[in-house]
Amino acid sequence: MLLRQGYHDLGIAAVLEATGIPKGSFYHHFANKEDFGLQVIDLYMTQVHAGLDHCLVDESRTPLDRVRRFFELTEEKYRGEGYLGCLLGGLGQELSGVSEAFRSKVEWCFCEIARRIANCLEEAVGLGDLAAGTDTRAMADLLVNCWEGAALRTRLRRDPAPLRQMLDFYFRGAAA
Amino acid sequence: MLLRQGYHDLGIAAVLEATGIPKGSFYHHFANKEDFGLQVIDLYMTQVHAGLDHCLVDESRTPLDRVRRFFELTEEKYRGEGYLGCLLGGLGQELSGVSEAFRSKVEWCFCEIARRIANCLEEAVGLGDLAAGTDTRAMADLLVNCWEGAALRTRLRRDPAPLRQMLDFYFRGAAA
DNA sequence: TGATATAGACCGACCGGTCTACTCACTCTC
DNA sequence: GAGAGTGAGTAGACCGGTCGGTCTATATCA
Repeated sequence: MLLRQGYHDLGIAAVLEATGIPKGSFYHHFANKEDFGLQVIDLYMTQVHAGLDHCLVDESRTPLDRVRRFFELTEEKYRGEGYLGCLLGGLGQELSGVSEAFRSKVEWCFCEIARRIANCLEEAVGLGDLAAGTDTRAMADLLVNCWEGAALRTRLRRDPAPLRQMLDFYFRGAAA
Repeated sequence: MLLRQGYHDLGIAAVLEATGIPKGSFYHHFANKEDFGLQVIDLYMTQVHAGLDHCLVDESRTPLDRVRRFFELTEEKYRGEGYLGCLLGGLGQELSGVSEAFRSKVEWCFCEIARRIANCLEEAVGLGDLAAGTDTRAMADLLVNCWEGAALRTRLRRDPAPLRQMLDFYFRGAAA
């Protein structure tokens, strides 16, 4: 619901009705709406980290293929949600101008994802799949950022093509 | 105000107070809040098209340099706003899941921008700066999408570096 | 029995939007 | 050319509905 409607358009009452949970229970477990939103991000990030754990240590693929595989699996996840893009991108875009708590949290999430991808890219440098001296951290940030842009366009079109085109371009350019 | 706060967090009353306009005047000129938001996008797009007009026909630069120049000028505009990213990206992300009017409008805006950039890339193909047979429309969409992703990160960090890194990577990859 | 959690009625604030009264430049008419 | 009439635009009080959040009463455990 947060992904589809965004933060401000989603009322607590709608969440309660959809889940059948009474208001008292909600406010027993969450301090307020902001706390709820931040915990949803935490939950989302455990899924992301599980995906990274699954992909980035897969010795049967090259490091670059592992990274690409992660985003291809993410695209499949988007498909199951009707191509509504990325929750981090959505909440980050909507709230980063108005809530320091969300701004710093989402930025931290992107940093964490990029950090783990950069580690994998470092392996690729070690194997010679990436040029020696490559700034792997910058390359990882670039990938995450461009992915988020493609995810926004995917949300606008309800179509995964922007995601695939972005990955094709990135990995062609990275190899060169 | 729409760029900073987003659509749902921005109340009509705040706009009226900031501009000193009474409510009666507002609702005389705008049918409702949605109409207001859509007209703000129209105004934003006239600025974007003015920027494209200015850059993309500059015969003193190569076609690729013209495209790059447009985005560099856009970055400067972002700086003047405190690096809050792109209004189209912001409203598109927040509203495309909940309002078909905004979804289709923002998607149409991106298509228009990409169409004009693709025309310029076509010139680059003619000059041999881009490989013959390049899908210029796909390349233009890719550029717009990745730019939006970089703009989101810029908004999160209040820092233009993601924009520049994205442009560097794109034009290095496009030339290859 | 005390801590934890459930349950939902209730609250004040604020939201987008409507309504009526009014101003004022301009036009039509006798 | 004076005066009534007209319609665009101004002004803000007001409205029903919804929002996030609180409160008290109750159920369910260890």
